[in-house]
Amino acid sequence: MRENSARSGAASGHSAQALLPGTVPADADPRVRVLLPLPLREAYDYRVPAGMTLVPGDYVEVPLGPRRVLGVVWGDGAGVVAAARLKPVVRRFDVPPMPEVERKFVEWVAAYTMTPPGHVLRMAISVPSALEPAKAMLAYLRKPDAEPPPGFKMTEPRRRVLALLDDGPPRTPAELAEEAGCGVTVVRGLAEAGLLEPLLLQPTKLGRPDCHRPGPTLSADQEAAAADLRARVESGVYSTVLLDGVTGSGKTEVYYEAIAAALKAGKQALVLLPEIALSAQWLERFARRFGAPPAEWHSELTGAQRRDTWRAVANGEVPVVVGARSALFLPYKNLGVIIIDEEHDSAYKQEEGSIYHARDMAVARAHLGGIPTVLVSATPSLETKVNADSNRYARIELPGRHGGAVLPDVELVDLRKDRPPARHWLAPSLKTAIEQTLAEKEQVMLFLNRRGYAPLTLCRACGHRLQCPNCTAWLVEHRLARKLQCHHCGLSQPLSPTCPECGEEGTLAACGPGVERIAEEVAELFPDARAAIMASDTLFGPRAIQEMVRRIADHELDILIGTQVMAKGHHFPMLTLVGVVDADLGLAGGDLRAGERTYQLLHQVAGRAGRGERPGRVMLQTYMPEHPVMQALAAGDRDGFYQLEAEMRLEAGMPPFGRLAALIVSGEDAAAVEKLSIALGRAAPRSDTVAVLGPAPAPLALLRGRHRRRLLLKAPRTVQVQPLIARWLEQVDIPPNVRVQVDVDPYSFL
DNA sequence: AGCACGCCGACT
DNA sequence: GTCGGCGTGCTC
Repeated sequence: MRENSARSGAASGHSAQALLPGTVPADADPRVRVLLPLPLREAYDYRVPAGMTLVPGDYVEVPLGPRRVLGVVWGDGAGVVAAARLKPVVRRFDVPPMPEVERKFVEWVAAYTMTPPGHVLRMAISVPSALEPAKAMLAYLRKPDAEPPPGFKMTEPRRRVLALLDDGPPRTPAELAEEAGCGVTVVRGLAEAGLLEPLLLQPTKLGRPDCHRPGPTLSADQEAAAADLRARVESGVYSTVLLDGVTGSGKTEVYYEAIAAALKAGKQALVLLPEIALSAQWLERFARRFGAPPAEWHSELTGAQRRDTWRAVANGEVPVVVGARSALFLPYKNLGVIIIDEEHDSAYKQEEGSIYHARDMAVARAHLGGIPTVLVSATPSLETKVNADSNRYARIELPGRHGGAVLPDVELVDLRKDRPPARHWLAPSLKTAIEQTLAEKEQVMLFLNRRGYAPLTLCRACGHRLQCPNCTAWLVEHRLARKLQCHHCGLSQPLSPTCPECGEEGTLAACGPGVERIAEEVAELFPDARAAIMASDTLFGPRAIQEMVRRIADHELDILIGTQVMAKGHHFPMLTLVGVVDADLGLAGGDLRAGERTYQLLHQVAGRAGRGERPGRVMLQTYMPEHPVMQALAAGDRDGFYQLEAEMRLEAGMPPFGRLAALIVSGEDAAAVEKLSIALGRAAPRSDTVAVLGPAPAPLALLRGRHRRRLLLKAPRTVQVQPLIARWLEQVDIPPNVRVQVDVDPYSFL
């Protein structure tokens, strides 16, 4: 290896590695350890063919059984496999090697989350095509006002392809075919008919944010905060800072200064957002500040965008990446700061595959890279709050609302006294408030975190409840789409007027409200108001969201009815009333973080009201107005709520004062799952300080056709749970039809 | 994760 | 008799 031979030159022909037992002289048997993006226990050794030079981090292609796979050179060969069995490295890719920090990060994440390193590596080489040399590609654009030639049949697939091109960037034939769900021949046919404009697509033109553009004028508090962050970025040492301030206090402008400082130092900046696909406003704002948009990284990018972005990040050509949690695994050449906006958001928890929390991994990544990280929130997670209180993290507080806007006034609507009429969900006092707001020509937002028309449908004749066959969940009626849907596995079936159980017709009754039902009630109560629903399943893609945001901002709508997608960072100056239809919703089920999450969500929703010059008003409909979450929201007593929550967790030994880890046992064979769960329960580590609860059926005991049971390990904060769990799992025999997932620091208890 | 190898049911 | 189902186990 290049690194090695440089060292061995000084050490009389032998590298230090070669003298260790179990290894062989590098020159006699040049072998490297290659980590493959597969769930294997360890990296495999390969022979380095004559004439090839490899350094750790190099991306290579190697044979594996009958196929060829990508891998990353992880270090010197371990030498346990006989030389005769070694296969040679096929080729080395001509891209910058994976930086050492990133390799260490992959190992750290693997060890922490207890997933095989190769599995984590897969997230880091998510775009294999990025390793091949860049080439210009043929792409198509819609040729303006081109008429189909005579005899050209405008078939449905052809129409779909044209519609795609009317609404979007030029794309390659393969991308168009994929998106339109047809073959590439359809695209070629359109091109031959002269309906498409061919062009050679250069690698995606990525903007170059300019850190020397003057920023906005900051308040004294903002300037002090920005100066602190700038100093951290310039110092180039690890630190974690909580940037704490209410909605509208100007946190974003402050962390932009940290980004500017990183760029000035010639380093890259990473901003994590909980739902990047929904963040059009954020991107616009960034472009206004820096003159160009950042590079985006999320699941909705096209193949070409991913490839070009990955490559540009690796080459250090991209100064700023804004992305979802997977952006942590990009091959930054020289990362200078990580910012995690809305750090408390549960979207940062990856619940499938390698189960990890992006905020915690970001802090680890910053630590390994010796860089600062900034956690941004108006309602920090209790973890972060406690870390800041105990000075493990630094804290910067931004007081007040920037620009003088007043915090909204939060009122509780006691549904036990202020009852909505039968089959209605808006209390009389909320109805009156909506009337007043509309009379003032201002806007109303009604929040209900429940998609569809009704969460449960039952038969009045036989009492049958419509349930998903694959999950422990009710089927949700979506009246607009005329479908019954399972929100867990995606099952969707047409709405039928007859009960599937007793066959009676017209007996199915909707129970409880979803946003569609609230929209119906709004249409009945305020027939003249212009209303719209905003939910993840009514808005397809970032463009639809952008359009909806524009309609609200331009006051084309009076009443907005929406789910969580509406709670995120948009501000509308004319929106002065927020009604929360069911403030208690998140408290049901009673998991560890139910109170905290409800507080954070409702606080964020409340922040949508009155961000302009007008004061806002927030009404929370609740059956438990005495609940601490409701009391804290009504009194605006954030610190009081945190303190109470912290005391409860401390007393129970729960996070952040204790540690949790969950084992999720799942499989299609219920009996096998049950048997292994019991075996795990028997083998569980127990001591004075470590307890294991369960096995218990998971709240979603059946999910996508798999039966699930959970065990929960609870330990003091000082205990490292991973070795404990490793020894635990070694004691049982896991049959191939049952899967055991480890969730270290579980967030959701489903 | 793939992919081959292997061992039992319904078809040309 | 063979095609093919997917259980089991290995890949440097």
